[in-house]
Formats: sequence, C-alpha cells, structure tokens
Amino acid sequence: MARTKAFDEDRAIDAAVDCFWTHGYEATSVRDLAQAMGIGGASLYNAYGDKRELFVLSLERYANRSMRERIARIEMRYPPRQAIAAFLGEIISRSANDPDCKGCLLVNSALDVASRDAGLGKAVASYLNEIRAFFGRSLEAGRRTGEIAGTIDSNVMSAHLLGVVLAVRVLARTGAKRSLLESVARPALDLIERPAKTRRPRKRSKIVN
Amino acid sequence: MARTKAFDEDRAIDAAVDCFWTHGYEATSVRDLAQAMGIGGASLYNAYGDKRELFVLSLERYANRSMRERIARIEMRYPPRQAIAAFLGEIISRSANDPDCKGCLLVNSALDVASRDAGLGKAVASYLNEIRAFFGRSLEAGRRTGEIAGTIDSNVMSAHLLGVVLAVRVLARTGAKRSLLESVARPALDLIERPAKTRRPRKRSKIVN
DNA sequence: GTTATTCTGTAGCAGATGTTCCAGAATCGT
DNA sequence: ACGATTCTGGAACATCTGCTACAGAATAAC
Repeated sequence: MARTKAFDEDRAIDAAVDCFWTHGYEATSVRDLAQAMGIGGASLYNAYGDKRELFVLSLERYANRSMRERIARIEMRYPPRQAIAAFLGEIISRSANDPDCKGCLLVNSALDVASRDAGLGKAVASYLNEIRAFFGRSLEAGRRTGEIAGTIDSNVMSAHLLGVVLAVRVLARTGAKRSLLESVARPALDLIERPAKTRRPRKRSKIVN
Repeated sequence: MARTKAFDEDRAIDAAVDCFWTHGYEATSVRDLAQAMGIGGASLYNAYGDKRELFVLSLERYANRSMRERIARIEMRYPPRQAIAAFLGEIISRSANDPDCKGCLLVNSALDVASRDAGLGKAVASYLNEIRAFFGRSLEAGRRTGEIAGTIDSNVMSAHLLGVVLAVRVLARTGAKRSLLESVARPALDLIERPAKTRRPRKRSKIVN
C-alpha cells in the first residue's frame, strides 16, 4: 500500500560503484552519485540512508561482482597452480587495459578511506583477506596434487601473492606499462613452479589472460 | 627593503607534509594546513602560491627526507644484498609501528590524487621509480660481487621488489599485523639469496631492522 | 625618519558539500 | 474511490571549500 520505487536498485548501485571507483569516496559528491544513478537526492537518502552506507553497499556489490566472481570462475576452471597464474594474469590484463586508471575499488579504498574510518578499514581488510584465502587454498591444493613444491609455506606465499596483486593495482593507477606489471608478478609465478629435481631447461609459465 | 617572514619555512613545510600524509590531499583543507603550519591563509598563498603547489613541494620534501635519505644511508652502509634486505626491513618496521596508519605519502598519493592529476601522477611514478632504481643498482652490484645469483634478471626483480614495498605500505594502511607484512616480503628475500649449487640447508636471511 | 616593499590577520567571496524538509505524486489494500 | 503509505523533485539548510581583497604592520635601504 505504497508507491513503488521508480528506479532499478541494482542499476543504481552499479552506477554508484562506478562513481566511487573512478573518483574515490571523498571526491564523489552526493549530487554526482544521484545524477549517475538517475535519481534525486531525496530518493537516494530514502533508499540508502547515507553516503557512507551507500559506499558500504557499493563495496559489497563490487566484491561480489568483481572479486568473488573472478575467484569462483577461475577456481572452477583451472587446476590450482594455473588458477593462481590465471588470477594474476587477469589482474594484469585488466590493469593494462584501463584507460581511466581506475584500478581496483577495494585497493583504492584501502588507502583513501580505510585509514580514517575504522569500520570501513576492517571491511576492506576482510575483502583483501578473501583474495589471500583464495591463494592459500590454491597453494594447498596444488601441493596435494604435486603441482606445487611441498617446501612452499602456503601461509607465507599467499600473503606474498596478495602483495603482488596490490602492487599491480597501485602501479596501474599511476599508468604503468604492462611490461612493468608483468615484471612485478613474474618472480612470484616462477616461485610456485615445481622446481626440477634434476637440472632441465627452465620453462616459464605463460601468463594466462 | 621589505618585511621578513615571521615563520620558519622548513618547519612549515614539514607540518604540511604531515597533514597531507595523514589525511590525504583532498581531505586536507587549506585551513587545516594553515593552522598546522602556524600561519594565516594569506601567508600560505603568499609563500606557496597554491594548495597544489604546496602539495608538490611537500612531495619533494618527503621524498628527500624520507625516501632518498633512506636509500642513501642504506646504500652506503650495507653491501648490496643486505641493503635490499635492510630497506625492506626498515619499511616493514616503520609500517608495523605506525599507530596512525599513515603509510607512505608517495604510495598514498599514487592512489589518491595521481589518477586525477596527470602532472602529479608523473611525479609520483618518478619517485617510485627511484626506489626501483635503487633495487636495480643493488641487484647489479650484488651480481658483480657474487652475492646474488647471475640468473636473476635485475630489471624484473627490481620491479618485483618495488611491488613488495608498495604492497607492504598498502596493507599497513589497513592496519595489518607485522607477521603479514613479513610474509609478503619473505619470498622475495629468499629469491635473492644465492641458490646453493649443491644441496645444503636453506638459511633464511634475517630481516634487518 | 622616510619610503618602498613585503608580509600578515581578518573578512569575505562564490561555489560546493552532506543532509533535511516539504508538498505533491504514485501506488496498494480495501 | 478512498486512505494509508511510500516515493519523488526541488528548494533550502548550515557548513565547508579554495581563494582573494584589503588595510595595516614590519622590515631594509636610504
């Protein structure tokens, strides 16, 4: 027994994600948001309560549609070691073909807003930890199948791989070339290749796109 | 034949650095700056011209007093491979004992402002490249002295090491624990240890503080 | 001491910020 | 058709933004 909303909430959130992603939290005004979402300011406050609450929703939406989707898709499609390479390769490709230098919303937020808002900081850290957990799972699975050397500590290496992701996304935001991004990742990929017991020609893992 | 400035320009710039460092470019207002610097708004504009110009000066000041000082000091004091370990160790220590989660002004700026201002973006990228150059020099020198394996490509590895620095500083800003930061760096440090030609017990390089 | 020049505090500008208020429009159950 | 309830556009709020105008204070050369 009430008037129905005249806008698609999902599309609206996607527009909000895009705003925050491109310009950051502080530099995105509520009016920018409302215009991009195609609604008035009153509707925004009625539907989402607050700029900050809308940002929290946007983070969650981004995590679901971008990060978690990627992890699930890759984890399903590739065996463990290739999954790691595919993940890094995809991040690098995304970052290299990123004319607006948007980078990753989660990483951007980590530096932009997480330090000033403890709650958001915890949320961001938790999202980043999901990436680390993916690497951890893949490393353990790879060790079981023998794709990955048993000498590798998956707790340590998963943190290192998360670090590679962060570094790539930071450099991408400064407009770095693809070759630099690949150099950042290359040694980490080499590390998780099964080291030959007997000397044989080093085969470099192709970065999957 | 004119009135002298009533404030210490160096101290004032340091205060500005601190503001930008803690709160970022956008979230630091000219009034915040003026108050922290202990001067009036008019003096600020008279002496530095602009908020953006003051930021450029602050970046340079920070680079000189923090990054370049560290590089010069470490490069002078340690042999190549230890210099790399010492640099990473110092970054980690700084980041672990950073109650305000300030991180690194250059890295913060890379995400905060570099994407919206091409000029600042180039400046930040250039500063970051100085870190990479330091790693490159150290790797080459280490190869000459035999501390570092000749199989290591210093162009690739220097980018990777820069990546570790970036990752540590990003994670530090989200309040990560020291153990996580050390995990991020550990595999990179292991990589630049001279690999034994004959099997012998792996010795881990201590992270120099 | 005069004078030219530079500095400094205060006040103010126009515009943007996050948020709220309110009258009216649209919907649903009855 | 009615009433209760929810949504919507626009105007308005107080505050903040970067920046400037201006009058006066402090200096250094003469």
